[in-house]
Amino acid sequence: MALEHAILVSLLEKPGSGYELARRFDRSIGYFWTATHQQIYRVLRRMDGDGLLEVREVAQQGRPDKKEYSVAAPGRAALTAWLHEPVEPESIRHELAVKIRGAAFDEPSALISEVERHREAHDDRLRHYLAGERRDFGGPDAPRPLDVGQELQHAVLRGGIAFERMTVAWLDDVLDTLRRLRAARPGSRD
Amino acid sequence: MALEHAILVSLLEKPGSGYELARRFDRSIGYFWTATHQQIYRVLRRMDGDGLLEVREVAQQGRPDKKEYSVAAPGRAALTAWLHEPVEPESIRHELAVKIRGAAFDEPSALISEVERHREAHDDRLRHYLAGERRDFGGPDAPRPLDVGQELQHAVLRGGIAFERMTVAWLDDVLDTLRRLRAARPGSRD
DNA sequence: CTTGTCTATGCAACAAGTTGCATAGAAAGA
DNA sequence: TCTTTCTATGCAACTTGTTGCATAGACAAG
Repeated sequence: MALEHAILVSLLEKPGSGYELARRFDRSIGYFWTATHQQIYRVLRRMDGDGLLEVREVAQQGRPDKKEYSVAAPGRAALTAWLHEPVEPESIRHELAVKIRGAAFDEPSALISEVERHREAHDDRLRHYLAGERRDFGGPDAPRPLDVGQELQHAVLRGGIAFERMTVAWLDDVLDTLRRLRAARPGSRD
Repeated sequence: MALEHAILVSLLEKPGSGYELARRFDRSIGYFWTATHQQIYRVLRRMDGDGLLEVREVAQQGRPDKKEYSVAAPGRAALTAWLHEPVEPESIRHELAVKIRGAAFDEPSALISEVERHREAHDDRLRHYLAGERRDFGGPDAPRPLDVGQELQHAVLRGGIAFERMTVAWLDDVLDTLRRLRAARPGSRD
């Protein structure tokens, strides 16, 4: 279960509550793994029950109390064990691609605005990642920070940037194709 | 549920049995959606119960009988409806990226062979896609086949090719980073 | 003073996906 | 002949992930 390991990594980087983790999963960790708060709370409780975590009740002023989790020794051991065993290369799951192929059985040009919307969403994410790169790492070829954690975080972020760039370019390609099809067979329903 | 729609698209492209669908999900449809045979059989039965499909028992020589599914009118309507409603832009889920970030809390160079393995797997897929492109579409800039379905299938395949190319390049980048870290802090455990 | 947003945690029900196992005839190879 | 592989379908149990709802105090805007 990779959510468990993503939580261990995130808590090793910095201890925090379920709520804080949920927000990290909307940002940096979310570059490569997503989770809702319900899922996170459930898994945190299980991991705590398994002795992988330590909890500390933290009283706050002007806010509800929170449970701050950190990684216990068995949690760190579990992460190390997982790091040393192979995982399967993952396949993509892209709903939009299903739609694009399905457009052959409908009006292909009906998909143009949908693809445009996705293109903009990926472009937004790309710009967000690039802003984060400038902020946290001083740009793509900054002088090396010489901190292992930062180096690896930057390498993962470069992956997110490459993914979004590639996706935007591909969706532009798809839009070209859809527009060409629309021009060639106007009003046709195939 | 996108598996349902992926099945509708695949059956519209060509009717087939659950077994045949499962094999297509290991190939062309599998470029962007994966499913096991158990999942496919279960969903096929539900879709049949919902009246989206038509079944035909086909006797075969030298092989077990099969149930050949094709799309009924309500199935086609369901696909059209789905094509016209928006879907959310998807996020990636990349277990290897979790590992890379986790490597900061272990020996980073222990990950090198794992990343190399993934790099080769993605490179294999890339070559497989490129071979399919040559076979089915005559290469990246073949004369336009002028068939809507083929155009769209090619556009999706180009997306798969772009994804694998990007991934291989990124993993090379990650390998550079890991090797640099190994050279800089030999035998260190962070 | 009410509505909305933010922090913070959680239950219950459901949907989707995975894993292990079972059956069964035909063909192919050792 | 025995084992393996391929075609073909399916059940049962389990894990993972999603959706809807609930609570509750603090704060800000109208």
